[in-house]
Amino acid sequence: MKRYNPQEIEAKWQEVWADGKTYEVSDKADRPKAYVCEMFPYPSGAGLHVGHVRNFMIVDAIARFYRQLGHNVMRPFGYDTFGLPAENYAIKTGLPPQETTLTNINHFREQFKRMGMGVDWSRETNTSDPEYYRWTQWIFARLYEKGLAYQAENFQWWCPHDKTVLANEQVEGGKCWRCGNEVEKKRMKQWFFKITAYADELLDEIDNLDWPEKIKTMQRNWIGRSEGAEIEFVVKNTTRKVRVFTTRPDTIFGATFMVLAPEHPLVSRLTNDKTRKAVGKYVTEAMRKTEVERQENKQKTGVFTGSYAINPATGEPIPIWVADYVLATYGEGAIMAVPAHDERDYEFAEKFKLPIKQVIRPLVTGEKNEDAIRRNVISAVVKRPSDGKFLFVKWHKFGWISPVIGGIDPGEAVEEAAVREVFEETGYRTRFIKKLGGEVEKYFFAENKGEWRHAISQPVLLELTEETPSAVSAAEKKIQEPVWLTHDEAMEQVTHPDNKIGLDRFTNGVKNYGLEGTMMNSGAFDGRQSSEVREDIVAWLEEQGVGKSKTTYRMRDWLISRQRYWGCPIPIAYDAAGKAHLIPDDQLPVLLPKITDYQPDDSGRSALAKDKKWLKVTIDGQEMTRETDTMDGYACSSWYLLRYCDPKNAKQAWDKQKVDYWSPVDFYVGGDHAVAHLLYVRFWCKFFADEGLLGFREPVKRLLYNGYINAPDGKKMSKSKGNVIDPLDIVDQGYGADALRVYELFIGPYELDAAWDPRGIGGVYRFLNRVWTVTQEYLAASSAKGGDPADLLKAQHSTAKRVTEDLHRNSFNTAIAALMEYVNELYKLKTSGFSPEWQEALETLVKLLAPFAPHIANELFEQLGHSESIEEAGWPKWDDSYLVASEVEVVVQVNGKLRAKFSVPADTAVDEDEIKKLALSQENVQNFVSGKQVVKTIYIAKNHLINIVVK
RNA sequence: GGGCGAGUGGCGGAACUGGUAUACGCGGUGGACUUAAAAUCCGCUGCCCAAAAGGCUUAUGGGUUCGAGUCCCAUCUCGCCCACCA
Repeated sequence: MKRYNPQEIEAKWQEVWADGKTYEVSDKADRPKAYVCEMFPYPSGAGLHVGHVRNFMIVDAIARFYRQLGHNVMRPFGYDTFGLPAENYAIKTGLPPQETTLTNINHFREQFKRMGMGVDWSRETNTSDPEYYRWTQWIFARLYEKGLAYQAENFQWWCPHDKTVLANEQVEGGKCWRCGNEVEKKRMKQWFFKITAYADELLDEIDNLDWPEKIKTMQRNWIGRSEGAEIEFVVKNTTRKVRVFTTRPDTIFGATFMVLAPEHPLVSRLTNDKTRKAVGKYVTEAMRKTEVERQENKQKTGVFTGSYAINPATGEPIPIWVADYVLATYGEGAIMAVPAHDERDYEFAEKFKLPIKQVIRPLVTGEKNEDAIRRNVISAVVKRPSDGKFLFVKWHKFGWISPVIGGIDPGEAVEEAAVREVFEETGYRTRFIKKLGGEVEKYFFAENKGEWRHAISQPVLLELTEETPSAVSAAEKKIQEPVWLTHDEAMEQVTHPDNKIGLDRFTNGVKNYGLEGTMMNSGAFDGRQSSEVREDIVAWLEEQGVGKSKTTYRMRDWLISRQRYWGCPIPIAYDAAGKAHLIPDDQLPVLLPKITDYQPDDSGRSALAKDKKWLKVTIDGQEMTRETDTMDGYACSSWYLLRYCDPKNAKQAWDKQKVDYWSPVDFYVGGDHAVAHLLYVRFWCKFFADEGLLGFREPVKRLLYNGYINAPDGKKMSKSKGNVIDPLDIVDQGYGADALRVYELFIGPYELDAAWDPRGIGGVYRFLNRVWTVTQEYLAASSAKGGDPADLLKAQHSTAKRVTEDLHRNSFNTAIAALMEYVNELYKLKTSGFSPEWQEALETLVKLLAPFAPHIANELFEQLGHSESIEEAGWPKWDDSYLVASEVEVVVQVNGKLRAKFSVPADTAVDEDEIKKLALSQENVQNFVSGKQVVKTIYIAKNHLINIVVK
């Protein structure tokens, strides 16, 4: 008998697929299409490790599954080749990125082929190929014509190490995403793509995407739409105006000062002789600070400009300050500060002794209204650990606890029984008493002693039922009366030096519970609810011409300029006057010249600036100088999904018909780029649709976001940690690509991270070996006997069903488990020769296995006597009639606990009375039922489960 | 601080709409084959009890239900993302 030899059969089938161009597809097919691909990789010099390849295996399994289902499946591959790592490598070695990139691609392609990936290689795409980036430039031109590519001078993130500006998305925790060095702010003229023009659609359409919630939430947060108002404050004794954005126009009467960001253009004009020096110093220092330094020091700093603005609501002058807690890049770069109702403003006001004016009375303070009491107050019983006794308290969410009585004096320790008694007496119906974990520090006012107390307790929370008898609530109100504090009184208590509660707790209270409430100190608006008055205040300001509704986004425009060599050149040139001109379409591509000195410098221009010859260009007979910035690599990757549909087109970026046939992508698989790339592809797609270049507005129908495979120690695999596992090592150890593929999908759900277990692959290899062996035994025997065909058919059909359903919900690990069970079953049934049932059982096995382990599946399918491919043979169907068992096992529970099982013929299982009789006659059931009264029985025919309830 | 997600054996994990918890694999263990080992094959393997019977068990506490890993409330722990966004 021939042994399972992965090396041999894998080489054979990889050759068959390559020679036969098996996976090349065209858009001319009368089958339903399926477009499946992964986020294309950056081909690094290090090659792939077993962590990277999982998403390729997911894609390949899906692609093969849909091919077998009869779909016209496009499964392309490509390389994201522009970018910093290749250029840094060129600087280090002097080797041109054009060459190293091709070397790396060749390495990747080889690795990829040896995994047995079913790829349409005719669609291979490389973003640094002039035939590709020519169209990236063409897209830039279209964006430029529509005003969606523009230049602006601005403060930008600058990486001093890589000497380039970075997009917001590329700054991670104040550090460069590539080199990890701290970034700085630098004022530069840069190119932007106006993604904010599509902010609303990008946000609203998220709801309709079949994407993981996690990614959708991240995109929503990233776009960060805030509805509010834009309000103008006139600077006192001038005609100058400071514009602010606020989401809380209702608090305008409480705006007691203003704050500008250090970068705000008006700062220098608002200073006077006295303040100029201090403000200048503060601004310089703030600008010099790196983002990390600004984040580390959350202590409020700031300086007074010397100017005042007029609060348009009150007419009062309020001081204008400069502080770096206000961000230049959000809203108007200036705020109206309302210290009474904003934590950050409160902190600032406290530090610089600025006035605090309360304009909203939070519901919880002073409101003697039952609703408010119920919503904002939790009744609690504090249990003292030392003696297990209880203390009744009522907890204000302002961070301290005051006692509520109800028959027991505050501070009095009582037995648990007494606690229950009181609750019964007062009519509170307790739903539960529960222990909370850990100790809690509480401050409470001991009424009988007339002083504030501090306690460490283990609280036991007690929730009240909804209906509290009116007699009780009246009594409760009476008791509570002295405890309720107004906002001012509360603040007094809290800030009193003898009180240990501290400001933190109080401001937390304000933040969480003081934001909405009843208006006060707000003129005509007093007495109304803050949430209801917002629009009216905006309307009132608008009448005076000083405000209007406005929506602001957290997302900024996409900065695409890179002062680097190895990127797609921006197709722009400047005339003698410095005016920008598009390079005409017929002069595209703007080829990236081959140079020798790649080193960037502090000039703010890329190494391209050193190529004097390249710099010169003639447009319409006019001599001009080329733009030396290149585009962010994300620009190149924002449209490759479209190019895959028409990769060889030399006349246009793509043919609309072809793209409309294949797109949108049915399955897009990756484990990275949750916001950046996945937002940019959506943005460009919408733009192309508006230009009439596409017939759809969302490029990715379904997104599968896969988890990482980590090293056995649970850490990320990386070259520097030396814990990288090369997939080809696993293959060459003798396990083969099939075992590797099956293992990576079997290790756990695809969306979760998993740790590589070197022993796990052995189990999977054993499984494939058993698949091989059971088939060989069948083929080798000559006479026709074997297991009971009924058992065989049942196993075959139920496995087909399970695997199909699991694949439809991308549950690869359970699909493989089902196949393992099937093989174990085949082993038990023991074939020893040909029979039509066994032939079909094994063909089904091999077909179901093909998406995961295509080499062994194709080999065995051939050995089973087929010359056509597995794809042509199609996906196994199942017949539910084989799944119906002749006998079923009835499960008997008594009071929900399993007590007995017995078998009955399937047609008996529908007879409830009969089942009940049989259940009660079971010996072990009688042990639990006899002497007790059967209250009722519940029979669930679907699960053939009966539950007997006794008392 | 905010948002999202997750806690099930020694380990990775299974249980689709509430209905026999621990499928499948790893590891462990006993046996067969072998002079021996590897490979392979066949058992056993959540915990407590000598075994049977029984009891306990899906982070913790509670609720709803005939019945809860699954639904609800609270608490704890871990992970990821965002983070002075007005």
